[in-house]
Order: sequence, then structure tokens, then C-alpha cells
Amino acid sequence: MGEKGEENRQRIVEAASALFYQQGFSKTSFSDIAAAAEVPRGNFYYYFKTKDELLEAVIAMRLDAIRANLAAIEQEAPDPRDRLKRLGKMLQTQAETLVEFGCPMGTLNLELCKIKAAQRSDARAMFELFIDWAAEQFSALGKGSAARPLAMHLLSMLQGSAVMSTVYHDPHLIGQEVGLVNDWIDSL
Amino acid sequence: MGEKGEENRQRIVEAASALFYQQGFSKTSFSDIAAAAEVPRGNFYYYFKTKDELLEAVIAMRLDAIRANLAAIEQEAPDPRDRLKRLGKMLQTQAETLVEFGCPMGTLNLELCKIKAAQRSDARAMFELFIDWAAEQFSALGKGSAARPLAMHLLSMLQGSAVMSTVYHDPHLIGQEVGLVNDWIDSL
DNA sequence: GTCTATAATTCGATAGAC
DNA sequence: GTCTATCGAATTATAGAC
Repeated sequence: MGEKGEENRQRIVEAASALFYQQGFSKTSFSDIAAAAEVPRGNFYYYFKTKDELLEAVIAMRLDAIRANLAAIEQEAPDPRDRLKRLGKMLQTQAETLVEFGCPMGTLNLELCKIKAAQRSDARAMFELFIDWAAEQFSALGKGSAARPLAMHLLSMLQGSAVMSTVYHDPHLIGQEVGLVNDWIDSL
Repeated sequence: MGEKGEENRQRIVEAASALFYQQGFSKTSFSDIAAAAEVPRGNFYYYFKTKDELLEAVIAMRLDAIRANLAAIEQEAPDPRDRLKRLGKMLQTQAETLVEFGCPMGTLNLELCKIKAAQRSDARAMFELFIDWAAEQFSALGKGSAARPLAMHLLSMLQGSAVMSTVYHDPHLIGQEVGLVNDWIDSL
């Protein structure tokens, strides 16, 4: 694949990722993506044979983005508790879009649960990245075999915060709920 | 509207509610509903002029069901803490379908956020029923002005539990997370 | 009030010229 | 590697006989 092709492909995946987030996977048509990516419709069957294949590429891109985010946190924050609190901070940073379209990771997973058994595990891998990483931090805090359940609970509370903020369309709610999550982290 | 008509209408709404839950609102076609309700396709434009109108009827039915559930809890459990724990019990009772399709209330709200500004407030009313009711229980526990934030946090944690159980397709997770929620209730 | 046939549109996907 | 034209299937919705 040539240089120009790789560039087009990347534009398509980024446009698709944004639209899958804002409109949902099902409601996003190839026409929508083509218009957003400024690529002729029929053209991108050259890059992706099916919509599912495009979805896989979108998830792969998001997995890379999550890995980069977690790596950045590790560099910036040495303390395990500070690192864990940065996950809530991530939610607060994207508060404006969060109240509009929900958590990109959570809403995609829930949508795929209802329609696609195939890509369900791909989407779940995004959660796995966060869970594994958080469990490492809890292990560093000496939580032993409780590390993974604690990580699950942390992600659970953050997902709940995202759901409530979206349902009530209130960015303020995120700060309130994340505050309670931070108190919980300090109490451990 | 006659007697037979009312019966047909009810069957349509119930079939639509189940399919909206299992497949999502967008992915459920009139054909799907007609087949499930065993009503000829073209027929139910007599009852509902648009899909949105049908959605409103589905939400109205679910609101009634929630009110009935909360009223039943009030009758069966006099203690506020026991009442609050019954919300988690509701999740555990529907664990089998929960891990398949997510929380009926949460997933519908999140889907409507992305596509329908109109019915968004209707769907949110389901949350309001739970929040108001839970806030009353916290008030009975003497929490004063903190009652509503506490109710929001309770629903937030329960929604998070539902999301995680669905993403990991594990009914066991619900019991684990609900246990932590119950510990939190007891700690107040 | 019930049902069939079908209009009008949109979707994902394909064929093939350039 | 790019783009147009279009297919076949599925969708919401309507018209009209019974």
C-alpha cells in the first residue's frame, strides 16, 4: 500500500471513530463517513471490504490511544494512588463530549453487545487495558490478590459516573462522582 | 378505541419493549415487532403513526413498571437500608439478561442520547423515579440535603455494576459489585 | 378495525471505467 | 489507486381493498 493510500486510510478510520462515537455504529452510514473524511463513497471499499472490518480498524486505533494515555500517566505520576486518580481526571477532561455522547469505550461496548457477537471481544480489550493497568497499581499498593477486584470496582464506578453524567447531561456530575471515587482510593 | 384494539396495542408495546431492549431501538424494525407481536405489519400504523410514538408508549409502560416495583419494595421492606439494598437485588434477579443486553434503562438512555434529543427526557424520567425514591430513603436515614447526592451515587454505582457485568458477560460480577454497594450502604 | 400490496428512501456492497 | 454508477436488500411509511 502506497503513501497516499495510507494517508487516506487513516483519515477514514479517524472520521469513522468520531462518528461511531457521536452517532453510534449502527446509525453511521458509509455516506456519513465518506462526507466527513472527504473521500468518495465507493472509494473506501478499496481500504475496507466491510463495515465490520472498518470497525476493527477503529478499535485497533483506540487501543493504541489508550496504551499511549496509560504510558503517559506512568511517566508523569510515580505514585500509584496518583496514577489511579488520573483515570477519573481523564473523564473530567472530556466532560463536554461525555455528557453529549457518553463514554466512548462504554457506549461502544454496550452497543456491540446487542448486535455483534464477533467484535464484542475486540471492544472488551479496551476495558482490559484499563483493568490490567489499574490492577498493577493496586498491586503496588500491596493489595495482593485483591488487586484485580479492586480494579474492576474502580472501572465500575467510573463507568457509572459516565452513565449518570450523560443521562443527566450535566458536566458538574462528573466532578462530584469522581470526587467520591478519589475518596475511595484514599481510604484503601 | 375498542376492546380488541386495546389488546393488540398492548401486545405491540410489549413486543417492542422487549426487542428495543435486546436489539436496541435503531436496529429493531417494524417487521421485527410485527413478527414478535403476531400482528400484520401494515396494521399497526393504525396504533402508532411513527416509530417515535411507539417509543413513547414503551417508555410510558416501563415507567409504570418501575413505579410498581418501587411500591412493592416499600410494602415488603420497612427499613430504609433494606429498601435501598433491594435495588441491587433487582439487578441480581435479572442477571441472566443483564449480561446479555445490559441494563434496560441505562442502555436505552445511552442510545437515545446519540440519536434522539426528543425522547431523551422521557427516558431520563426512569432514572428520576429511582433517584427520587432513593433520596427519600436517605432522607429517612437523616441525611438531609445530602440525600439526593447519595441517591445519585447509589444509582451511579449500580449502573457501573451493570456496565461491567455486561461488558465481561459475567453474572458473577454483579454479585461482587452489589456486595460492595451494600457495604457502602451499611457504612453510612 | 384488519390486512395486503407497494411506494419512497436509504443502506451496505459491487462492477468496472479511468 | 481513484471515482462513478448502480445493484439488491431492507427500511419506514402509505394507499386502499375488505
